[in-house]
Amino acid sequence: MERKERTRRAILDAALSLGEESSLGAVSLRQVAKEVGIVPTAFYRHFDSIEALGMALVDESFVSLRAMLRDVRQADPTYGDIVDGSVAILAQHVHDQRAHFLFIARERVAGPTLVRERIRHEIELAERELATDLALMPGVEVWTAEDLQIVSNLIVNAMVSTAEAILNARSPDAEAEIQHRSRTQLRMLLVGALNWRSDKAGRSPEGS
Amino acid sequence: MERKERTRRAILDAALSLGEESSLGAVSLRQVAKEVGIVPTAFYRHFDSIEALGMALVDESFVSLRAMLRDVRQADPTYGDIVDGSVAILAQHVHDQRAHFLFIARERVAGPTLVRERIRHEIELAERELATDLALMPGVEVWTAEDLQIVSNLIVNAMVSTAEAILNARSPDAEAEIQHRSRTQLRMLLVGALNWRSDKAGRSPEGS
DNA sequence: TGTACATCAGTGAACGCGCGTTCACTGATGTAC
DNA sequence: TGTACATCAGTGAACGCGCGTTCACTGATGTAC
Repeated sequence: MERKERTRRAILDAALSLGEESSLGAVSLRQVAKEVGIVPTAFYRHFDSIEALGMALVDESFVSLRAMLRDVRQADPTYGDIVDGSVAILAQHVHDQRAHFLFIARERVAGPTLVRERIRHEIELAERELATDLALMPGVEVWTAEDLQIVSNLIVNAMVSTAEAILNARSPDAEAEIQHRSRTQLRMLLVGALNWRSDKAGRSPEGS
Repeated sequence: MERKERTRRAILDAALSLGEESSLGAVSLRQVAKEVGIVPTAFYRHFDSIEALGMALVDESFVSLRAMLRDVRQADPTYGDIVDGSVAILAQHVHDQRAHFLFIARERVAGPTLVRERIRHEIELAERELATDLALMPGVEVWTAEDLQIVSNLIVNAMVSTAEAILNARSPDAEAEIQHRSRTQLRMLLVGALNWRSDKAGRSPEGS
């Protein structure tokens, strides 16, 4: 009863690997079967279609993404600096689950509509969770709910860009530089956000 | 002698249109020919292969991208606010050349290696140009060359995210909100960057 | 521990289809007179 | 303006190939005794 599980795993891995060049939409059932070392028809013992395989990959890629977000959220109190800790955890997870993060980065823009929408929805959820976390920070009382949302979006976009840059890094040195850059950017961004309302009100007040 | 040019244009447009769902790698020569209304073999009167078609699309998409950057750079002095003007110009170009920007956004992560590298290279050039422009702004004398590069990268990433969000906007209202968000983010980001060195030095001096 | 049996993961032949590419062709377009 | 001609964009038959999917099958795995 475990042979089936091993083959299923091999099929998922083969699809992730074959999809790395171009997108999942360009991967054929027969390519996957060949890579796994089974006859094409054996594929149907595990999945109804390539689309079903794709949805299973979305599922397990999101498990990896959420595990990263959980780590980031849990590590905050213990780690000396939130920014350093978060970037390190992001890099670690992108490294450990490289295939999953590559899959998300790629299918986010190039996947079938359903897959794209699911990925965008998941990232939007992460944005909202970040907003509730940020609301607890000291010094953010001056922000409106809209400000919170806008800052969260800015941070999440920056982290997505960082993850993509790490995935494309050509060497450990290049990756170290990307991490350094990301840490600096997050700090700049926090400085800007924390000076935002007060700064704006000081120079050109508007609203009530 | 103009029939050829019309058909060539129709082939490029058909490829852009067919590639919108999934990526260019999933588009076949026969699909393109069918969409254009010619027999598959007539394709070869215009391009050697689908890959050659792809490179031609990269070329013309970059023409659109550079036209946008030129507009942004030229509009600065005349427009009242650099941020408002830049976001408006970005939105206008993304709207007018939607297919080209979709192509760049998609192939940037899902295209063949050569195409991906060329797009990344082009974006890197935009980053460097932005850095030289930023260097002329008042108040940035305190920045190191590295700071300049890091700020440019942050701004360009934010604009790429904005362009992608506009491409995915579901309604004019949603797009207006995205533009508003983008303007706020750029301002926050500039506030953060301009307070960066001084702020950092004030709290925990380092270096020489 | 050894044997007899049930399950079901993997096999292999076969199908019709769309693919990229070849080739000799045809007939519309645009030019020279 | 009207005709004769050259060019070459587009045609259509044909090819071998990989595709997804069907079906009846086989034999390895794991279980009951």
